[in-house]
Amino acid sequence: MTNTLAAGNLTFNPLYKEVKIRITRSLAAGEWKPGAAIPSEPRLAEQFNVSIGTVRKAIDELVAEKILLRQQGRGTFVATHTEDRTLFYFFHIVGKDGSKELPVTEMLSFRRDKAGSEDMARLQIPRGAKTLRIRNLLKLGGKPVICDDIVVPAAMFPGLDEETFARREGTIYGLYQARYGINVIRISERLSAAKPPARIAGLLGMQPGKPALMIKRVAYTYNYMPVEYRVSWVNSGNHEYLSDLWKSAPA
Amino acid sequence: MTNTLAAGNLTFNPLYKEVKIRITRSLAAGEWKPGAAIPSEPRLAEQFNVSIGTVRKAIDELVAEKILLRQQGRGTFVATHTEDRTLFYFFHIVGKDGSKELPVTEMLSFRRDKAGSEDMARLQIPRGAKTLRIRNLLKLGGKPVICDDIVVPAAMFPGLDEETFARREGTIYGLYQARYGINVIRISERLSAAKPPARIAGLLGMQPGKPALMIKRVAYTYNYMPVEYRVSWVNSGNHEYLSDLWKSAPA
DNA sequence: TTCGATTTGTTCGTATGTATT
DNA sequence: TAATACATACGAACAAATCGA
Repeated sequence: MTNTLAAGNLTFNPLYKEVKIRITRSLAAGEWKPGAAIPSEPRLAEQFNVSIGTVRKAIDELVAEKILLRQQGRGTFVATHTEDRTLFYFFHIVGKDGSKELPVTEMLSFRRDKAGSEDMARLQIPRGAKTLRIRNLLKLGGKPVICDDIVVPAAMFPGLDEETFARREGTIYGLYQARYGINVIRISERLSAAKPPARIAGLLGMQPGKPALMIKRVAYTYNYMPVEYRVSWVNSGNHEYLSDLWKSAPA
Repeated sequence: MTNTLAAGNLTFNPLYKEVKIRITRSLAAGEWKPGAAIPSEPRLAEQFNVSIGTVRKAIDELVAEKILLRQQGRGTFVATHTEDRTLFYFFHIVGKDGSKELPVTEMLSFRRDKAGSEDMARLQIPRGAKTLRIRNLLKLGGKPVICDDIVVPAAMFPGLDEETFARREGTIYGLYQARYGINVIRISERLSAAKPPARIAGLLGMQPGKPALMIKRVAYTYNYMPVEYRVSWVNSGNHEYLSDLWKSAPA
């Protein structure tokens, strides 16, 4: 058969990879909104002029990456940043007793600033580009455990202000997604141990000199584009960071 | 069609799940050795009396879990603990400058002991069961960065002695695999920040009172069976723990 | 070097099962 | 109940990589 999709393409990808790219493009362009169903497999097969099996193979990979979500009998949906997804894929702090819960977030500050050298490098923006900086205190079981310093490029979130941020419903990535169509799909985290600044130790109710976990996170959307840089301090007295690759494996 | 495999089965899995289970059983039983090719897809299809597509779907999942490895034109192979696999899936310490290298291991001690309460819980063995304890010092760029305390149930590694361990070629999991047919396929790690014991701080060349990363790892083989419990101390002055979920995603 | 056999990779098509609305 | 959507399973044909004769 004539390879319609790859026809004008110099890199000869398999058909299903091309289909995957086109689906991803539609997602990145916001054609299909988070939470909504994408067209059915037979419809996509017709649109792309490929067989249904080829469409399924493309969707298979996007489902494995947690970008799409299949439901038999209902359809295939754009993954949303519900609390469940956050708990299982983006929030890694658990109690040393094994307890797993979502934190309650309290915003401590919200201000406009310019990118420093670290922000610049991590967010791939020019030095001095406008940024928003938000400090949050996260409580687990009613007690402060984590302090987050979030940096985002102001240009990606026009009109985002303290009110909007503080009054959001749901998670922070849910806000990015619902209000700006920016879908965080991957994070990369780097952990080390250090003594937190006195101010942060105070917020976390830690004795001076006690070590904390420092986590530097970059959050990405489609096509490896950085969205957010976040430095977290974690009081690891009663909590720890869980890295468990089972979550991403098939049953 | 008559569901041959599920016939005598009370839990009605899809055929390809049954095939997957049977392949996993053969792997766990050591019928197919690490590094060797498993039977070709047409042969497996014939053996299991299913279509080749069903066999492929079962293998697809095992490949996604890095248990099997496909190579077009050659066959499908049982994954081995090469240095590459270790570097990408089991070793998470990288330089803060982004450098990624395998450590050079130096064994400090090897002794026989009995399981404490922590070992008991993590390894799912009775209190007081015989264990082997190995302490290793790991160097990166020639300098000590990590100190590992490894505990394994002695019963799983009959005849393993200091000589064998120290003289091994390749990685530790490579030794488990090559000599005992025990294939580590998953790890779960829990991280916190703490001051290391003075002795370990000394080994890592750290000033007293400086915090380190403490990593508690459980390594598993097929069917969720724990194989090893390991407590690592990491001098996070120049290195950090990298948690990057991209590695496990399809391209 | 060439060729043929083998093995996995891709694509198509069809039929049927199961879940949802 | 009927229509729709995804899930499973089968089969066929050809492409691409590998390997040995």
